[in-house]
Amino acid sequence: MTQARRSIGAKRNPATEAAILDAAAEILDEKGFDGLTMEAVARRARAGKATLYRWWPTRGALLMAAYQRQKQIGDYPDTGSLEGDVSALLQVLFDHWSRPEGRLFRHIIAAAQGDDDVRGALDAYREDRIHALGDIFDRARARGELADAVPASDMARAVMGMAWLHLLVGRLDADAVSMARTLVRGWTTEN
Amino acid sequence: MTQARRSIGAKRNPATEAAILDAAAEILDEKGFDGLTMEAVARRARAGKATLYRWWPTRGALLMAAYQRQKQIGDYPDTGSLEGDVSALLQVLFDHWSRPEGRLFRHIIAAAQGDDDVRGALDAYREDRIHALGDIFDRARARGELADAVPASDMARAVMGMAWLHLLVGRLDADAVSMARTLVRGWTTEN
Amino acid sequence: MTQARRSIGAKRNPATEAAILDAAAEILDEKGFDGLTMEAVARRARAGKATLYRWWPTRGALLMAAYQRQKQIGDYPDTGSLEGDVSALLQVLFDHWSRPEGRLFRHIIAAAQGDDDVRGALDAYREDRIHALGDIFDRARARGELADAVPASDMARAVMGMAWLHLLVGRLDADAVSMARTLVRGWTTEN
Amino acid sequence: MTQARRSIGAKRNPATEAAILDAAAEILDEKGFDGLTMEAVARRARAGKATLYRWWPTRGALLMAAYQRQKQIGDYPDTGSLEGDVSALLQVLFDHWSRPEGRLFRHIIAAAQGDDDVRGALDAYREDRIHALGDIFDRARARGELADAVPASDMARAVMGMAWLHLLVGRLDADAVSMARTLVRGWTTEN
DNA sequence: AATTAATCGAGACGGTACGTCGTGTCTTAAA
DNA sequence: TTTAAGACACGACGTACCGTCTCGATTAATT
Repeated sequence: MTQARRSIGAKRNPATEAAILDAAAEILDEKGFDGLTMEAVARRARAGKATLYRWWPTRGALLMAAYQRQKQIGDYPDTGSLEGDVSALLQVLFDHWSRPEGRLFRHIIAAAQGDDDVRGALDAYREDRIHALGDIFDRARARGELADAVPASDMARAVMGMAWLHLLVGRLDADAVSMARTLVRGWTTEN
Repeated sequence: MTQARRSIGAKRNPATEAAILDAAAEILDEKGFDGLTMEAVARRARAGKATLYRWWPTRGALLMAAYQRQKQIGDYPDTGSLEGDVSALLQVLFDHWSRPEGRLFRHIIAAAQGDDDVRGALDAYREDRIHALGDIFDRARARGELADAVPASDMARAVMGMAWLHLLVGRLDADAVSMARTLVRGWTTEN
Repeated sequence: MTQARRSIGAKRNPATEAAILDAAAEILDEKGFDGLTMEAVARRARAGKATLYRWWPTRGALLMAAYQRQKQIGDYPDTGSLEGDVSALLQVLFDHWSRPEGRLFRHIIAAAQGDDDVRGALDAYREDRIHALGDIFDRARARGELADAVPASDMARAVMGMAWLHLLVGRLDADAVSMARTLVRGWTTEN
Repeated sequence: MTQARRSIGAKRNPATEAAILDAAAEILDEKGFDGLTMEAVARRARAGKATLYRWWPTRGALLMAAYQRQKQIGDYPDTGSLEGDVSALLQVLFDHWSRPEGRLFRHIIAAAQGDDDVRGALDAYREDRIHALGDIFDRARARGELADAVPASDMARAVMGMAWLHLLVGRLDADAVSMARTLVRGWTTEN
């Protein structure tokens, strides 16, 4: 890593991009978000600061790029019931956020509070996740499990709020099964 | 404000403390959390930097002190039903977080992700709020409204997660009534 | 100016050279010597940086090229006496150095102190000027005005030193007539 | 040199000033004026850049400070005749400018062409030197050597111009005796 | 009353990071 | 082969804060 790398001229150099994102990921892993300075990333990647700023104008943009590059949340499994699906979803998230790649997601939420770039990226990402959640509710509705009167957007936000809260307060070891039951109780036709 | 203020000797000077916290609050209001530097606070309060560091060793500590000093969330009203109480609570929070004094709470959550001092202070604060939430559920139980099987801590976290999510994604204008109904549906004996 | 200009193939493009030297002259006029960066010249001339470096490897070389292109000091007039000639010469120089084209000559002297390319070019240019001065002394000698014992090179350097000093200290408004009289007094047979 | 140095608080630290000027002098000696970057001086002196900028806002100011600290031109000797005095003065200057401490004076003249701080400092310094020159002419007048009609300021500038020219074109090995004779010829009552 | 000790405003200091700019080299794709 | 364009590593720029320190003053509590 970080071997001699020459410019390839008038085109963006993919090797440089890779070296920078690698360096960013390493630093995030070692020192956390506060250690992720443009200076440090440039130093470790043997890249010029101008190159960083050319492609990632803010620290937040770099953070998002590093996150997007390595994240892969497993798909949410179909367990056959809404309660089971929500429970599994929460557990998948908690597991992901406990791993090194996922650990920095809470820093993304934090950075979004002060950086519009990150906020935008996070909004887009959240929209995507809400769609994935929508699938779960669609499946429940197809099964005839779901009470008609409950707005899907409210349900989605209840689940997501529960998940984020536990991430942000550092309680990823909480009981997802119990949480799921409490949330879902009122949403199904039979309870 | 910030007139000449000398030491009052071997005791902590309350006028200095007030001037510093005032300055911090003003800066937070004007420039936001990113503008809250020790340097700027000292400058505006006409205080020595050493004085700041003596009493508030980190930016987070200062942030919390400034927040605690001015926050007062109105008590959560008793509306006579759980759904009404939860709805009112969410609305009170959304209103508070929309005002200048409350607006910086999301920055506290963000700062807590990287600053253990803030995290500790936020944990304590959250514990306090959970107690206030407990009152709502106690009232519901006293009314005979509440289904026995639902753990109070899960309910509290569902409500709080919903609230925080909307704060952090900037959706404080969302419909608290609808949210409350969706959450509470499964927790009452009749629905 | 600076319209689209593509390569004309395997030959040096004179339009490019002109555009570059024009751009350099404009920048010198607007921002002075410190503003004359290779970057800025390339930008304004819509030329590639490599093209600049190919033909003018240093900033000094570019400076000299721009200067040589536009300078034209009026010839030194023949007034009929050595004192008059020297006086006229000084005045011609002071006038030239006061105009935009001449104003940057002092920057050339400055640049020569740290750039061997400029030093060489300046040496050559100075040699040329000394020859022009020689003409004045030749005319004086032909008139029988000149005392034999005075070395022409010393006289030339006295005059040139006087001129440069006033350029470098920003006193181009000084009295050339008085200066000339003081210098020439000892060089003529009658005084 | 450049050992650990602590702040001495609210007062300027003389050890820091010394370390910085030492570093500047060393760098000037090793790399010349172009190597004298604020960055490099701070690095070598183990000083913060802010400290440099606090006391010497420009590179030119630092250059002047380093020069003033080490310069000492021997006084101009009294040889008993104007020609001898001028000749000796030129030789003293040429010798001084040939030594390491003096070698950078030409860079000061160069820097003055683009930096108003240096220009101001150089003007003051020149004023001082012109006074020293005035002494030579006063002595000559006291001896009755001097022709009345010649303005002292013109003579001073003729001598100084001659000296500067030789400095700037790198001819410090030229014959000061011959120069002096050519200059002085017309200024004395007998020639 | 004299001394001690804590506190204060001020700001110098060595550092680190910021975001920008210019350097000189290089590659591409067009002419 | 030359050109415009511009990516690239590098390093200096000048600024802002960091957290620590010293200074000199001020005053309360202790002797």
